Amino acid sequence: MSIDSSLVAHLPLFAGFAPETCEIVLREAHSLRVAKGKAAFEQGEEVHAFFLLLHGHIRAAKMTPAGEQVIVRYVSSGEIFGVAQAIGLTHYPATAIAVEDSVILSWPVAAWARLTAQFPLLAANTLKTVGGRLQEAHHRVVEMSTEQVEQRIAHARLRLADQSGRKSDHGIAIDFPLSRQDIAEMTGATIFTVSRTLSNWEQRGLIDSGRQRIMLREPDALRALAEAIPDEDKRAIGKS
Amino acid sequence: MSIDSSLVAHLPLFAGFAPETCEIVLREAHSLRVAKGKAAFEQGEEVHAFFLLLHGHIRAAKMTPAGEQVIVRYVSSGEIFGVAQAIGLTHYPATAIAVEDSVILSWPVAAWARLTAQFPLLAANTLKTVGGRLQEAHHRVVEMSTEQVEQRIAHARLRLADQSGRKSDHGIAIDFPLSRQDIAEMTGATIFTVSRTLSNWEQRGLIDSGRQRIMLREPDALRALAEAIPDEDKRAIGKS
DNA sequence: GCGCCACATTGCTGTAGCGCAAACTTCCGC
DNA sequence: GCGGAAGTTTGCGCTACAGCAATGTGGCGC
Repeated sequence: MSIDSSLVAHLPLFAGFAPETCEIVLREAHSLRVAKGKAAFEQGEEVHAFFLLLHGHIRAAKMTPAGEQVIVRYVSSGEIFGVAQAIGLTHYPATAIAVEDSVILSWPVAAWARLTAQFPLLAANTLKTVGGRLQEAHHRVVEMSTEQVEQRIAHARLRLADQSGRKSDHGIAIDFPLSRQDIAEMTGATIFTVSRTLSNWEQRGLIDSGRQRIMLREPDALRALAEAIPDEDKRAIGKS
Repeated sequence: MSIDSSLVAHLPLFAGFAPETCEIVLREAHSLRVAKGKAAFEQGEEVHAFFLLLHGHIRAAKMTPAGEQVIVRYVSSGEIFGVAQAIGLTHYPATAIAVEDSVILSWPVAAWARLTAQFPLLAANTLKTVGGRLQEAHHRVVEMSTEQVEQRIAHARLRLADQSGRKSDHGIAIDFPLSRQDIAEMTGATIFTVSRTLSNWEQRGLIDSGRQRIMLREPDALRALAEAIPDEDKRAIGKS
């Protein structure tokens, strides 16, 4: 049940930690497997633990009152998640589902207060992580406010490439299955529009897609599409 | 130049602090006035300080490459802002403009590391605040993904009522000027749609609006509108 | 290897909300 | 009290995208 600190000491959560202190923190955790499709915790459930993803991928999604899902983010290995109580919540604000078989470390809630008192760095590092996610979220708000669906899909796919991309000679794949529906829930579009957009990209040779799979063939072209300012030409003409 | 700790000791930032320790933290700050329309800091500027808003209201907005503004949030008195460096940034991610004459406390960047080392509670409290904002931002992403413009405007206005509402016998006002343009930038709509929506509400007696001013006459009715699930009737029919 | 199910595609229709232009209103400085 | 600037309203045309239905397709269990 003991975890080798060398596996996790380099993670942001333990930045600045000596191996021995890292060890102490790890002693309080226990690891568990979460099978693909299973939840680590559910939205609304009382907070009982916080987590570190050792291996696999987790999708954090919020359910609206109307019953629609919105994917808040994908968690990659090495990241903490479910830190609800560190930010003062008593119930999880979202559901965390493993999108592939995953291995996680789990600390009981009680450990948080004790560990952060003992190791203030833990709180500081968590603050950095949460702050980074706040940036992400704000960026996404900006995207949703100002960009069209095609650009948002491009951004979403590129972000996944950066975060969980696996390069091959055919392009950049994502190492977990990702459906059209998933992209729709990430971008605030419908599955239909997503499908049409991807079909179009495929025709133009930007991607090579299939069931729950999008191979990125021309990352630069997609990036150009994502950053393009609509009516840029018109502006240029206006200026000249 | 010294600030009375009794004024700020009750704020979330100082939760759990003894008056004397609060005092120590305050000694490092200096207060300054920011006139209406002036910026406390600008997006992209190098981080030089972090802030606490003592009095007034601040608008944090991001500018897109295309030149559109998106209002990230309004900061009310008692809140910290510009904590970029606590979350590991070297440049401010947004611009902070005073929407009315404001008074702020400012700590030089160097103070952060020293103070949090000395008072770990400071980091813990900041983590709570940043975490709360992460929740807000995620909620907003959900809204933008699933709700129509009218609902988003309703939510935005209600949030401002909760945050900075001033009750009178005629309804709930906001104690700083708020234009149609501002609401558009908060909700990802155009000024035209906002104007039309407000006109409609006014006709229905929900609000009483004017130039940079929206008096909320029927908060409950607006709340109902904000929470309404579209096609709820259809669903009900389907179920019966 | 067959059949089923989940996932994906595509055509068609409808509409919320954008974009622009023109007119109107409120406020403020002089 | 006048003039102008900033903010707001409103009409009209247009389009991006949603919503729905029908059809296609890849993969897995048996």
